[in-house]
Amino acid sequence: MRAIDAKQSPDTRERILDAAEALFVEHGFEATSMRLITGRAGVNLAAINYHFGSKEALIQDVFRRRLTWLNEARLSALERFEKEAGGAPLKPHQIVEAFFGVSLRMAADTAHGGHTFMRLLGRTYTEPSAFVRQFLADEYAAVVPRFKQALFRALPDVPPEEILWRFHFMLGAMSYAIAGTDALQLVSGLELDEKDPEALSRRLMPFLLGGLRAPLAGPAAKTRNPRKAA
Amino acid sequence: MRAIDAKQSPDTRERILDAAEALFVEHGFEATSMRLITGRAGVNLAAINYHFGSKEALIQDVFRRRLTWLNEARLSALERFEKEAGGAPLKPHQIVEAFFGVSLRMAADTAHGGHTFMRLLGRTYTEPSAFVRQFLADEYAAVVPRFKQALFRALPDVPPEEILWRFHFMLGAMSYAIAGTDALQLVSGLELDEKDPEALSRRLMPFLLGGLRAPLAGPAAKTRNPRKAA
DNA sequence: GCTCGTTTCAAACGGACGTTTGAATGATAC
DNA sequence: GTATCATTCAAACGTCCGTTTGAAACGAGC
Repeated sequence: MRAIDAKQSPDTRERILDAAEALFVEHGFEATSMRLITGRAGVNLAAINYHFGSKEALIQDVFRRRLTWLNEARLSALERFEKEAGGAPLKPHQIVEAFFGVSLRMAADTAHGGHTFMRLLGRTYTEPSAFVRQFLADEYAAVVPRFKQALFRALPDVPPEEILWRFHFMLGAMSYAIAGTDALQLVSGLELDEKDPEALSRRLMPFLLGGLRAPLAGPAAKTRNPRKAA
Repeated sequence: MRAIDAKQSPDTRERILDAAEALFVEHGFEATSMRLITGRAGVNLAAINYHFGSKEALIQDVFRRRLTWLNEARLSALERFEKEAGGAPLKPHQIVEAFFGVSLRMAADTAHGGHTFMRLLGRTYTEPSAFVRQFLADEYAAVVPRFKQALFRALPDVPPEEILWRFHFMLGAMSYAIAGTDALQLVSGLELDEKDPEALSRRLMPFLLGGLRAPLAGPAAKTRNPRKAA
């Protein structure tokens, strides 16, 4: 009856994945109904449960389809730099390039859906749904420690905890820059130039490096007068 | 029958707003049912429609309750610096302090719900729902142009477009740092120290300033080999 | 041409959703 | 005590949700 683990019927499966990916970006997971997905994909409502098993499983497959490739690309970029360095610590800009540069290049690919997926991924970092969070944690388990270690070696004078915070901030700036394009208009009236998908990368990479290498704050916090919220 | 515009019944209204705020952060707008909200608030299901009119109106009131105050605090902080400067351009760190410092101080207020609200606000920047986006745009219309202009004056050597991008990146780093605490654990195993709510501010502000003042990229993009996504 | 496993399809399932209703309750003014 | 208002309450409304079902259509192997 069912063929949940099978690889058959490439057409229907791919059509569903494409439609779901686009609709998840547009409306979020909860607000995207299976009837909306199957309607856009031009397939029968029951096709999702037949091919994927459930809506949750579909969501996971939407991520798996591209995230595995993305993380492998990040790792191989890092390893290429490490081979070039021959045992010496990498430069910070190389590590940032390997992780964020690869991501931004995928986000610049509007032809094959990479752009849509990266918007979805950025949105999802703030998604509270438990099973999505767990899934992302598993997918990142292999790649994050490698980048952490590379950063520790590249910035021996910066406390490791500070590096982790800054990695977190960089991830946020990128995710938001990709996922929150509406907010960009809100703030500035700017719009992403579709003709030049590399523009974001050219703007963002210097910002990330500037933040990563910012001087450390002194031991005394420089906040002024803590104030209560209303 | 209805008293949608009235200010009566402070207790029920506030209980609903508090419960909704917390649950929206935890589950998102769509996944938070009115039965869940009223159950947590200890009020009758019909109370939301009676006091607010609809679920959408409740969502807007959850934001309005704190966002108006936040934006006024941002503006007054900016104006205080401008008065001190007496017509001279502000320092970048003052502008960043006025906008992001005020926000982070609200996010550090765990006692009066400011922390919960700032997490919700951060989440919402990537929320695609149309009416929420429009609402946020209206609320920010008065404050954003003021900060834009202050930044243009503070950084006369940086192209205005570049400044807008970097403001966008800073907003992303902060939103994500506040809203995506789960992702922080994912990346690093770090956890926010509840005992020291100022920690985030002390870490984030130098990062934001480092990114804002980062050297401009040369006219020639330094990307290497554009690659297609699978 | 028949068989068998895979895929598609229309229809229905129980349940949860946001909203509405009309009566009960409570408090205030006369 | 009675009238008047705002508020609370249990119950029900119609709709949409994710999922399941059983039959129809399809396609490859013999």
